[in-house]
Amino acid sequence: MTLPGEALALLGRTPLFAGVSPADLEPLLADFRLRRYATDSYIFREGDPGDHLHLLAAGEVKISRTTEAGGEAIFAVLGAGEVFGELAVLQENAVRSADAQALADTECFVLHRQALVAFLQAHPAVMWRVITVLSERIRRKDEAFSDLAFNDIPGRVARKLLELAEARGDLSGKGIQISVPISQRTLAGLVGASRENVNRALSRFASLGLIKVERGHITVVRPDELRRRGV
Amino acid sequence: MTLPGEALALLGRTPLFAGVSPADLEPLLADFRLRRYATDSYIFREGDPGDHLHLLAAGEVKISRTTEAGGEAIFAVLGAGEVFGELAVLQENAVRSADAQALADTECFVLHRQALVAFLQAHPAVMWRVITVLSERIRRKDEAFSDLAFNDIPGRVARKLLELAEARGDLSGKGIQISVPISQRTLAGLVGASRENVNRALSRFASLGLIKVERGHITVVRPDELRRRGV
DNA sequence: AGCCGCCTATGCCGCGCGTCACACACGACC
DNA sequence: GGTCGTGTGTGACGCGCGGCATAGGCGGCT
Repeated sequence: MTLPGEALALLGRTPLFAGVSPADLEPLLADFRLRRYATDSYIFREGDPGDHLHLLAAGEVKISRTTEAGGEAIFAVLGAGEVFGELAVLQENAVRSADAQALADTECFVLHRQALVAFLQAHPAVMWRVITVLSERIRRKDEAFSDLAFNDIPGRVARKLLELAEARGDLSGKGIQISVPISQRTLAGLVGASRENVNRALSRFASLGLIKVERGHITVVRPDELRRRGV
Repeated sequence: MTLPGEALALLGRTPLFAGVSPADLEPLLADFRLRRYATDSYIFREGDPGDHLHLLAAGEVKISRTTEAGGEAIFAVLGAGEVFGELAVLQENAVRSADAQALADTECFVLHRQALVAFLQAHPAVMWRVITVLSERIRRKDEAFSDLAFNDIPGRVARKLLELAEARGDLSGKGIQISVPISQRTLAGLVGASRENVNRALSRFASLGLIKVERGHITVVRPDELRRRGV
């Protein structure tokens, strides 16, 4: 499925490399290696040495961190076109600071540190893109932080649902269906709450008709009502 | 206090511009403007239009966000040499996403978007620095997020104290004194907790002899004990 | 089919934390 | 010195959330 031509097109559609001419992009392609990961397999784990950048071609990847006690904080759930593992790339001999796990059958391009550095030095415009992407990510994390500090669980769940709907929404008949199958456990990790209480929040929203919950799928029926924090 | 020569030296000591030769740095100096802010005054507020980068020359700046309800989440307390307001710089016509307030008499260099962009394009090495700084910031925010999600207030306070001691520590006789005067209210905003409970945590730590609390000043006496989460 | 594992759903209990309420210490300003 | 504002200490109360326990549903595997 990922012939060279397709890979090139995919790269071009990435926020990171958008705008780079295919001619410029092509040499980079040789340095990428395509890797496949089965559902639930780990792409890397916290503590692993790592100096590769990962570009998600297809599938879903969860970036998370687990505590001794068994709790899991999920920093992000990424879809096609997004980049991860970039932190370890920036310094030599770095160590991964979180786990990356495939939530679905996933393939991603893997680029070694050196190749990336060389490419970026040759293409300052892309470097600028990197800065933009990172900045946006910081903004979102600040958002998540204050969200976690101030809002109760229903509020956080509501926000996260809207966020997911925006990022991964399929307009399906009545409402926006979140296309990724996300378990309530995962959702709990994303909003920093227990699975049970996330469930309760979802149940309440559902009974109010704001959302519709099916097994592994959630449909946001009334986004604007949900935005007003379902009680 | 900030003659051109000193300003140049200060720039050179910044994580961002370290390693750039003074000769290369000098043209940039002309584009900076020095601004002073009195204690408690706002450098900018959420919603302000803003396309200037701020480089902190002296003083302390608090980056925070306030809710309608009066709560305040503090994203960072920055000291000399650190940079803020970079998010708004990256896109044209951007709007500030948080407040920046001087915690002490503060002066900072202010650089307009265009000048920065021009400089960065001329100096890819500095661009790389920017990426590094941003990445490190992301890592810290992930850290803060999982901290907030998992640890109770004493634990969070302990970590934050250690962090502050490391970043702003003065070795004073017995223990590391945090050189910035930080009110318990501020500390509360940083760890996402109420002032009262932060106080209780501090009191407990103090009674255990792990820290010493004076008006506006905290001294970490036994860092390693504190790291083990004071009960 | 039958078993098993994961996800979902809901009740109950205990506790941490937010909130209110009040008292004290200290510096600023008149 | 008196007053006020702000930072600090501490107690009481109520609630939201985490944890456990329980039960049903659905799919996968043999």
